[in-house]
Amino acid sequence: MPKTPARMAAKSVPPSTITLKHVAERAGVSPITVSRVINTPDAVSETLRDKVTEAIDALGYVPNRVAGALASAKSRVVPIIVPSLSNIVFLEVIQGAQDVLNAAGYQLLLGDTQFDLEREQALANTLLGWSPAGMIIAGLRHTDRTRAMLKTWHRPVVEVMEYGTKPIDMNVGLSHYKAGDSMGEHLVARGYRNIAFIGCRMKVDYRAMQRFKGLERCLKRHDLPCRPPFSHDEMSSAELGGDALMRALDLDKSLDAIFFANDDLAIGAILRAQREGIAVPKRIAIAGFNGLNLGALMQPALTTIVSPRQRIGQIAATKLLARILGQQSGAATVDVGFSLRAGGST
Amino acid sequence: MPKTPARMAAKSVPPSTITLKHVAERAGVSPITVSRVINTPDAVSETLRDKVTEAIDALGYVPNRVAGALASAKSRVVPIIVPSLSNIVFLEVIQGAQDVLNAAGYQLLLGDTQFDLEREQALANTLLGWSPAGMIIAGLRHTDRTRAMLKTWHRPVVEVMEYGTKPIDMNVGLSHYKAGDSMGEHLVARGYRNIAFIGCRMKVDYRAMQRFKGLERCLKRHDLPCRPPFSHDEMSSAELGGDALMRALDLDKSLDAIFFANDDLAIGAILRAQREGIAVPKRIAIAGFNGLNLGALMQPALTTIVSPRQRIGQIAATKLLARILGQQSGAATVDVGFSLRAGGST
DNA sequence: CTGAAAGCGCTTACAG
DNA sequence: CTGAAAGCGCTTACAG
Repeated sequence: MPKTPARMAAKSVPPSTITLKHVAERAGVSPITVSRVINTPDAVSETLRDKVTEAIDALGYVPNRVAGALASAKSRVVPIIVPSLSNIVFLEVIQGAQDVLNAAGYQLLLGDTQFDLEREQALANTLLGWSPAGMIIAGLRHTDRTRAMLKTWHRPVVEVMEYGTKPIDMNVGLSHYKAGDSMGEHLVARGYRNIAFIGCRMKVDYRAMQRFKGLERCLKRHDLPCRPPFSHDEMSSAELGGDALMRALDLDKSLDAIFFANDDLAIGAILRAQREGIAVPKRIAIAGFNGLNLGALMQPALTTIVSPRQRIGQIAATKLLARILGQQSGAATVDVGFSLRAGGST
Repeated sequence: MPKTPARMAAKSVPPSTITLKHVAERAGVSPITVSRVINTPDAVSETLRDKVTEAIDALGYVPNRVAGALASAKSRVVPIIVPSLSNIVFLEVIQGAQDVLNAAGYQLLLGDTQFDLEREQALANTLLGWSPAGMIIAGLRHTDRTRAMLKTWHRPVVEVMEYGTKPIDMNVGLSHYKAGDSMGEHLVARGYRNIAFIGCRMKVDYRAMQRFKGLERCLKRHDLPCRPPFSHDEMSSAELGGDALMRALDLDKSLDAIFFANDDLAIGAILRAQREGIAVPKRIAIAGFNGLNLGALMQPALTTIVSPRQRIGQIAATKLLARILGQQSGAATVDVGFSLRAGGST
């Protein structure tokens, strides 16, 4: 023991940080009992529990989560890794998860990969250093190392957004392929024959590509022409949607419908059509994906596919919690489905 | 020492978790040296550094952040506390902060208060248990205990969103009062005389109330009538904006302009006016606040006040980092200002 | 530039 | 139901 450890607080002044020990001393019990009152109150007699509670309040004790996490090798933290924070879609999932996890005393640790799987791997690796209780991660596509790392981790992991078989552990999402197919069916049923798909950054936004593939299957089934998707390099935005509409109409006069990869683009297209005096859906039908409320207020109302994003976050968090607490968590995979909301735009 | 500690790994099998010690053994150095290579590489000779780096890579060592945080009493985590995650405004601040902090190896810990200051206090208290390196918190209004707690904490704190004097520590934001006044001046200059303010949950969303107060001051200065604000209990949404517009026109036929507390409401109002055939701005002028890009695509384009939300997050994070690293962080308070974007809607 | 010792504030796994 | 001992995996503050 060093002669005068700098860390040793002078006995006469009140300690700068209140620890379990201080609470224990004041309550006249052992530190362990205090720990139990905090973590498993039912395991302590009412008498002691009251004494300890009094001491905690009197001293304003705040448990050191870091020490607890180190000793128990787990923390009440759950990382959520998403491709991007600028996309409303991921935010709603985060929101849903936050509601459930916060209520249960868990904190979300935020990570975004910028749609880069290598970055995702590095991030997951770092975040594991926090001994999280579980993890929520967007998508079913990861590097092999990320998959291996999370598989051998032996803590609950939920992959969210798209639905698929063989997740790392659990999965909550919907089939973007089927969603694309459904929208195709809708457009064909309404009589459109020359249908294009317009998206953004589809090399990395592979879920948008899946929606296109679904559309493609549908068009082939109906022996209709299938054009390759237009994929812009910029990020999705309403403004880009308007520009893309104009360019598409210019390049291919025969188009009678456009399925945009998301509502932002589609809403921008409708607004632009309004300004340019292009009749929707008479000259060109416009459809989106996501089911933003705003779409329903457009003139004409946007036809879109509604996905329950907040529910995805809630279900994911609920299943994660159940597993963390050792309870029944239900099926490993959940297809939350989607619904097509038909409006006047198609 | 217990006879057979359950935690002791059998010597023959590879350890389930790689620690500093394993790396040190493999590299033939002491654990401290490994720690130095990770945290202060310049303090280690190149020879040892290479050996250690090799060992880290070979073993796939991931530093246990929790242990590091406990030993050093600080972690590379920064909580960001906002009123709500459903509001785009806070998300953009989070995004800005995330970009800067992630790049520097810090993780954001997410907290939302649901606009409840008691909840904010409890949350801040809990999050302090993570020994964060600093904290970002929305708003300048907190409970006295929250303020006291953060003041005595002696780590950097940045309050964001609104600008004001006497922050807890640092502050980055804009004057919502001035913004309201500016919009008032704009409306008056364009000839409007009967101006109303419509917001949502203004008891808790006090920044919206500040914008109203700014408008009020302006109207008084011009000897114009000032109506009390309409404040709806529901959350802001485009749909509500449309409904609010109709109700306001119905209740007060003399209105010639409405300043909505945010663009969501204002955009909804413009879309509703379109559907109802109400001429904007001829019958009623409409203005918003936030500067969403979408507003510029409306017909007519929405007059609004642009606030640099992402920049607020970036500046806040940058100043926080500077202080964490013991560098110059510049002025304690930063007024990021705002600009009025006049469109055809007024 | 490098290392041996002690400790951060909790919880685990016993034992009673 | 309660507690004494040990340890979680790092870093701090010395000393050399």
